[in-house]
Amino acid sequence: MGRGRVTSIDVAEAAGVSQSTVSRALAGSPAITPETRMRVEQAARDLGYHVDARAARLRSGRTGTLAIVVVGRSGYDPTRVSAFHYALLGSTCAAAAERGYQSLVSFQSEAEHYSWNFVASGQADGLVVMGTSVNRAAWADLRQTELQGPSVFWGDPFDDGRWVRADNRGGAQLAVNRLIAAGHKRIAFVGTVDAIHPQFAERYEGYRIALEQAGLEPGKPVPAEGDDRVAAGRAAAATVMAQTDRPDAIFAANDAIALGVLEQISRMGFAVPDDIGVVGFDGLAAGEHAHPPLTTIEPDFAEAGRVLVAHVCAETDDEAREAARRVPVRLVERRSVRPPEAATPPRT
Amino acid sequence: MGRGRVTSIDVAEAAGVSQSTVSRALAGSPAITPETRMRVEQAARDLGYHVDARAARLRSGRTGTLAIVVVGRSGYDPTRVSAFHYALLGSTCAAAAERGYQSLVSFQSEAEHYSWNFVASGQADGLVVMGTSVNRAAWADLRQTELQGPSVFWGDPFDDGRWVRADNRGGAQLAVNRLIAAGHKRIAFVGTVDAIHPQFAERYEGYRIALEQAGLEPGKPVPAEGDDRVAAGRAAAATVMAQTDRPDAIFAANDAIALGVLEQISRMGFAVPDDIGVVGFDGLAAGEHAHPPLTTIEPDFAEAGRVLVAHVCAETDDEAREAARRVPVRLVERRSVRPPEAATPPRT
DNA sequence: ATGAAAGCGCTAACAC
DNA sequence: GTGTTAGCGCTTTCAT
Repeated sequence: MGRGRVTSIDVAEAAGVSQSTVSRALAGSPAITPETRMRVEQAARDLGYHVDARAARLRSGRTGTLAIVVVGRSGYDPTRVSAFHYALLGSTCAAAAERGYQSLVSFQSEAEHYSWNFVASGQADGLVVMGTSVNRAAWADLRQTELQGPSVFWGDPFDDGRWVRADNRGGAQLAVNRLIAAGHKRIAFVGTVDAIHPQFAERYEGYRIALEQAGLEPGKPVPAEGDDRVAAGRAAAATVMAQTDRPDAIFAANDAIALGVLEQISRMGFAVPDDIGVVGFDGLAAGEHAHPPLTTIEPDFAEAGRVLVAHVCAETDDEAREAARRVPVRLVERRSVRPPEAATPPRT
Repeated sequence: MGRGRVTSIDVAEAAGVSQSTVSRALAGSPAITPETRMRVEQAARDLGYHVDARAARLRSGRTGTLAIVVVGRSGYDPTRVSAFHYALLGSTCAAAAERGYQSLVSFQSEAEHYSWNFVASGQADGLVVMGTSVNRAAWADLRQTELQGPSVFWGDPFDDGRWVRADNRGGAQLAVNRLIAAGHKRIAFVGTVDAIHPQFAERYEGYRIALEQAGLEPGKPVPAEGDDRVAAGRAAAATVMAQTDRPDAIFAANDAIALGVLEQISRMGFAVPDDIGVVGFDGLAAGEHAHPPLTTIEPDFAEAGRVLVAHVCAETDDEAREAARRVPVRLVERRSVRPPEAATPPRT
């Protein structure tokens, strides 16, 4: 009591059993009688005993922890990541907790501070990395590191790794089909499509397919460059809306761009959704308060977390290889697209 | 190489020193010659050695980890917390990293899953709890738990604990003074003020003081009840704007409420900021995309993280008692308040 | 179903 | 400045 740490030996004494029985009882071993277990649990409670994770981990070799690293833009405060990544972080922590894992979280954006060796250094049993594809240096550094444990990546710009991604193509089709249903014919894609943004490339692909299936002409992607995605969206919208054959709808590669598009459009005196329909991608909550509220494609965040965690918890390599890599998305109807033509208007 | 774990003994052999020298060299002990250290580091690199955190922690008793728990509303998905708390979580992780600590993050909202014993169970050296004051059960449970280590709370509704909070009173004064400068005279406070929301009570207090100092009449707080703060803001605005002696400005207790207020006002056909000025509190990024962009009081998040971490890293109880508990705030000018009267208009 | 004993890999106290 | 030694508190064989 008054002394230092309470150990399992103290509990054993109090419960009148051996120390190893205490360990087994508290770890939930089926080999222990319910009666014994209760005595042990009672003694532990009385003494205020908690299994020492440090010792348990050393002995067992496991940590019961997943390392989650959020990759930010190089040159920026590592925690200035998008709301999307915070949401994904949250659901990954939740998914980890569901499986009984703790989450060791770190934000990294600078080369000097990269540290992926959580498994090798015995801090975690697996590694989840999520973040912006734009920080290529980070992803390149990551993949040349010997990780020594299961890992999975969201945002990895490289296609040959162990990535998990939203169903970008399907989501884009959903978005574009919704615009087509509203009667739009000249639909522009706003967002830079290049090797740095595989997600955007996938979304553009879905855009193209949906338009071609409808017998409409896909446009070239309108680049939206720059670190500030909202500003990039504004600039791109200014370009697009100044064209002589101006589109009647815009599918933005993500919500940040869409928010900028929305701003610029209304600044130029056009009305959304009447003059022009807009759909984004990512399901950002901020879109709810935009003017008008932004219709968007939202990935199933809870599922995204579960899929990520499933990958690092896979017992075998085969199991990991088989696991899902695509996270389903859904269309979130808000008010930046008018109701479908010749159909029951959707409820808000 | 081909064998199991590489241990410090292997490194010692390779470097031609004793195992404890390896430990000291890699831990940065000043007692080691630069030359020896280099040899050891080289050997460690060659062998792909990493100090095993499990063993290091068991032996030293320290974990180099801070537990950060985010408290959500009971009955909701624990990760559906406000953007405010995600931002605070991020800056706390960053502040921890600044001091060389890892962050063990968990989201908790339900009684069955409460777990605060990170220090007692040897998973962390200190505990930071942040979250909504509304989940009183969680805070009550927390404070009746014997923590065994340093802890600090953001969002704790109880005044006698080890809390850290924004400068709510000062921030409210900033907000109200800004409205007064714009020429507003009848300024309403929207937000429920009761024992469950000490932050709101503090903000109301600042509101009252600022008005009284200006010789204006503070109003009673207009309650904004309900779990959905935005909806509550809408409802409250509907009430307020229907009054015969309707206010010409609204200071909302937080940004979520302010967002609802903004929506409802424009829905009712009033113009912000011309008919009515609005200021929120929290510095939510979503406010940037509101219509019009929401002027708000933003706490210094980076500082908030640092203050929280400083509390749990305090060496002595005295040091902790002396540490700052109030985090400074600033006025973020956006466009929901018109420029000050008879003064140079602020730049956006 | 339980007990005895070994030992995980490191840090720190002590010696020189 | 470096080596020697003990042992952190548990989990896990192995034995009964």
